[in-house]
Amino acid sequence: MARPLHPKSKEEILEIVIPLFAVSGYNGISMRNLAKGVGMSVAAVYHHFSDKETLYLAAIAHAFKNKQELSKALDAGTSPEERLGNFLNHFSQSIHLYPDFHRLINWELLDGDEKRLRLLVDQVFREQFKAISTLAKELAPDLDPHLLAISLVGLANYHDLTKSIRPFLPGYSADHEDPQTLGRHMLSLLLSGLSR
Amino acid sequence: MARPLHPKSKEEILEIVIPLFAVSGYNGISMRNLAKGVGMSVAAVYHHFSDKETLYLAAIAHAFKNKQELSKALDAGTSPEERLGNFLNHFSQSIHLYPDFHRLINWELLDGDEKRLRLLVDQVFREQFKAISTLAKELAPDLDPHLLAISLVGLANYHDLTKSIRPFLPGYSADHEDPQTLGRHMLSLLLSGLSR
DNA sequence: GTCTATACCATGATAGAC
DNA sequence: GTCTATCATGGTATAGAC
Repeated sequence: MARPLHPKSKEEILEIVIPLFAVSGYNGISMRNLAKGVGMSVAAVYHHFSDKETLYLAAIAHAFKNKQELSKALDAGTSPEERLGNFLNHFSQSIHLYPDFHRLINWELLDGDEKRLRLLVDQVFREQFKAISTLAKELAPDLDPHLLAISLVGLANYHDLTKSIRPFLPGYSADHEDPQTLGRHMLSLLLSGLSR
Repeated sequence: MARPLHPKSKEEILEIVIPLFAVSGYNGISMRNLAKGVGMSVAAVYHHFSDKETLYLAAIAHAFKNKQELSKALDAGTSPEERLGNFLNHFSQSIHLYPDFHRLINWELLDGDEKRLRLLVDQVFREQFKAISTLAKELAPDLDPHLLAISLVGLANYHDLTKSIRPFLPGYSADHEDPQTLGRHMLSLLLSGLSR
């Protein structure tokens, strides 16, 4: 046990660096501060990664790996409605459990160049989006499945993105942060709609 | 007419600087590049604004001014359903017409400190959010109005945030960029819901 | 594989002439 | 009110010893 602290593997570096990039974004944190966070000298970090962009790309690629488990929720249930419920719950749970992962995605959506956006699509979005689109087609054959899939993902995501300002807005309550509360809200909104 | 080009008012500087900050974010552009964009020396910019943060705050405050016209859409119609349609259309129109404004908001949501987030809430969110919440209460007395209001705003916003990757996703079509198409999609989704 | 030391450049900011 | 010139700091990145 208790591996030596000093010599760190690339993977260990990445795991430390991911939350730092997630908080500050690529331009928001320097190699000096990243190295300080890792507990190594700047030169030692450069021994593992040739430059800052390479480190960043490795970090997001690592953060994006093995985050495909959402698809399970889409296969699990029986009726489309049940699968929708499962999806909404799992997705808002995922946002709650892996804030760094989802925050990195948001940085990329704002700031990513084409190369990075393609990585994002290839490694995290496309397959899940296909599954969600399929569900969308079953749920509402009359709606555009692409638009509906984006809508479903967007619903959950925007609650997360506005986390920082919602407390200042009227009607805020602490359990708006609870993934289950959010999941129930979205399901009820989507299934019944608003017309009476 | 044709005011002299060289001496620039603070307002003129802000109007040039807003799209630059909107594209790159606070950390993504330097005073040198901002000054170059404005067509002045760095020192001249510093004559008007004491430091970069002051310039940035003035820029977002200026961008956020007079963007309250959305409320009109919320008062205009008669039935709540009609007002919802007006709101969704005007909002996706606004995103389409003022991309800098909405992109600045997204940067702030990710990156803003508390001071800046309060500015955002005070100058752009709170009043509109109140109006949307009121509409939310009328539309669906059984749903949490705060959550529903966020959901409405989030629907339109996430389509914009994913602008950069949607073209790579299956089912994409060029008219997904059209605010009217988006408005119709959201209205139909929200009014009827998904259950059949 | 890690360190200290350092090169080199871009950055935010200022001084002082016009 | 704008400019050129300059400063101090912090940024990315490297050299070379251990």
